[in-house]
Amino acid sequence: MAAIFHYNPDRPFRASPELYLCYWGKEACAPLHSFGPGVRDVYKIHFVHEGKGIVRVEDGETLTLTAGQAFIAYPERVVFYQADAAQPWVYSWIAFCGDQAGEILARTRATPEQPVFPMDTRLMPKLYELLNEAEENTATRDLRLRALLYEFFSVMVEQAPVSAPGRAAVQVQAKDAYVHRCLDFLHSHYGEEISVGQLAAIVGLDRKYLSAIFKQATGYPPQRYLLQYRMERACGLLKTGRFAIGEVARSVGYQDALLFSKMFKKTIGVPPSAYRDNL
DNA sequence: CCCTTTGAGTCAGCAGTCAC
DNA sequence: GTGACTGCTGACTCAAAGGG
Repeated sequence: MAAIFHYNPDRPFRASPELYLCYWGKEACAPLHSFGPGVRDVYKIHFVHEGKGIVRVEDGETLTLTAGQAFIAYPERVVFYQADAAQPWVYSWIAFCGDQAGEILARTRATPEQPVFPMDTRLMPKLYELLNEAEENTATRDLRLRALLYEFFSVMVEQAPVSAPGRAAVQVQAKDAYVHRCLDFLHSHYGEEISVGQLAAIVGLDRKYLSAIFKQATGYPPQRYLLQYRMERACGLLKTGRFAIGEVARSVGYQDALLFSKMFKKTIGVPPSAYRDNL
């Protein structure tokens, strides 16, 4: 089966505040068929119907998926996935966007670092059929597609909810509080010079201990996370096509555009100018 | 010719790991 | 949480290419 794509023609030009289905599809992949490492500009959930394959988010662990499992590619996160050589997967996908998407996903077990979650084997095939049916009636298409998407998420939250905190989770929560404070700080000060030492001083922890719990929670050491975050922001600025490389560099915390160029290429794989021009 | 960008080399000091 | 060690990051410099 070749890949079957369905695009939602009602997709808004500007970012939608509401949840919005962008496209969906299905494919029986060829052996070793792969995507990436690359980034998407929308959320994309893949559900494995049969066969198997692997998925890796940024420099994280490589995870194997089989039938009945799903994974989500988050926007602006580098993801790589590949069908198995012997038993290539058959999967279907839905891609969506909207400000609500993040809030809804936060109610599920899926996170950018742990993008794999179980899913009822009947849910996705059924959704795929219903989406195709809904597509045919142009008078109700936009409402029906949206309704189906909300319904899908209600089941997903039900089947893969955020784990309820147990006794052991209390200590984890205390650690998480430190990590969340760090993340808040990094997300609001990434345009400034930040050292791990400063970060540790802000939350009142030893630098090395902070590095350890930060990596435990996010999968990355603080320095690496900050670098990744800066480059994601830089990608966003470059996409607008309105800024010089030097302006983008200074905007994300690099006073030296030369150094920024180097780090950008190292992280994203292409120089900033090439990234901008490709868009 | 000027500006922007990239590449390569060097090195001080910072960050991560390990053992405790 | 912390001390010691080590690897690596990032600042700095110079050279060069490409486009206007």
